[in-house]
Amino acid sequence: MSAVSTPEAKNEPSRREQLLTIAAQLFAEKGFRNTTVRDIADAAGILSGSLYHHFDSKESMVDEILSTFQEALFAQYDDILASDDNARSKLERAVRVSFEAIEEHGPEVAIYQNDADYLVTFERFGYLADRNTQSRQVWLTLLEEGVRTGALRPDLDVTLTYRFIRDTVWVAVRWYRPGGQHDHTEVADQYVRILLDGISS
Amino acid sequence: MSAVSTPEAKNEPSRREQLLTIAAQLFAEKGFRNTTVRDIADAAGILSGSLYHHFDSKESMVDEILSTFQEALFAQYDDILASDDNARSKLERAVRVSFEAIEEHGPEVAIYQNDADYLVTFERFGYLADRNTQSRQVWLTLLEEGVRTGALRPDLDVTLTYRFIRDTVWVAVRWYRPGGQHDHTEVADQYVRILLDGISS
DNA sequence: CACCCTACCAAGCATTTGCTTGGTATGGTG
DNA sequence: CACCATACCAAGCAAATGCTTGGTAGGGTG
Repeated sequence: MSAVSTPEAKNEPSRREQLLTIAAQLFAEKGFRNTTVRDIADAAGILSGSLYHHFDSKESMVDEILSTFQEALFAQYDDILASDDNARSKLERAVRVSFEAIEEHGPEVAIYQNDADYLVTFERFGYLADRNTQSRQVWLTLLEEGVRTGALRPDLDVTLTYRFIRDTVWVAVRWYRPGGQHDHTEVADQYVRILLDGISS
Repeated sequence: MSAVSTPEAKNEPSRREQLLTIAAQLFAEKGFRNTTVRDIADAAGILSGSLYHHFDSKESMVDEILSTFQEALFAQYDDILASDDNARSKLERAVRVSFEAIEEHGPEVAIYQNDADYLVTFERFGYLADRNTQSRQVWLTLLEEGVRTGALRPDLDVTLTYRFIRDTVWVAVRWYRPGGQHDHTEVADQYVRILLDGISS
């Protein structure tokens, strides 16, 4: 048994990962374009030039932040689609998974919400557009299955419904704060209830 | 009857107003901080310095854009609150007014959605925070009245419901396009229906 | 014709920004 | 002890950005 010394082996975040966490928080707070490399370096206690020892560019940083997160998120959606729950349960699970992502990966969600439109204009971020299409497909599949199996109203406009759900779920990242008045499972409960049954008495 | 020559008297937009319209579109597209005065000047076909003949600063431009819009919007909310419709109708009207604002003042809504958090950090934009509080009050009043009068479920979490409604309604500015597949009244119809009765069969 | 107002140009300045370059300190590892 | 990888500093550059200054063109108005 030889002694190990790399951070990974000790189950600690590497310096690189630490810097990405710091960058993600700043990108989420101020937006990608409005966060300077000097902001990130200051928050990390180093000089801006030193960041370039770890990363090629500011873009590489968001790239790594977003692609890592999305891979994990879409793996969860795939699980739901592959399961043999009924349509209603799948829809519920999809909503819950999303609010959970806000809880656990708030900065990543916020960056995607705020900066994806801009980033997509660069070739290297083309995968963001693909993920967007994929996400749309997930929700539409669930909604259409719901209508087909009779769980949802037959007259439902699934395209519009998809947009409403997507907006409400993901924009919650703007106000949801871990440790706040409602925890994420409670928020998901309330939204599922309203979505399925409405607010009428 | 003397001949008049000012744009206002001829019912034409003044140069100042034209420039504000151009600026609003750019601010909405790229964000306030990421729109340069040169961008605005280019779009208007003049040099960047010439903008300062019309406006004190870039900030003055958003200021005028946002304050003008909000004044008109909140006058409509006040009308609704003052009316003697029942709670359900008032809620419906509030939703409709909001989607209508997206139709008719898309850039203004987008700027508020994207840049208010940043702008509020400046004293001169303190009124944006006031408007935010005011808007919250409008929705909470309507929801509470609904619960009180029995139109809405007695167990409704009005705070959470307010957030869900606000998010869905205003974030629609990201995807709603005038002249697109659904017009704004149709979008409002569908959302009101889902909000009140849910998507379940 | 003299005057003036509106709308603009031409040139530039100070600051901020992403990134580069060449070097240094430190703690393992053979 | 020699070597090397990791993590950083110090200094600076080119481009972009908000805004300033002094001037000009042209259409009304008395």
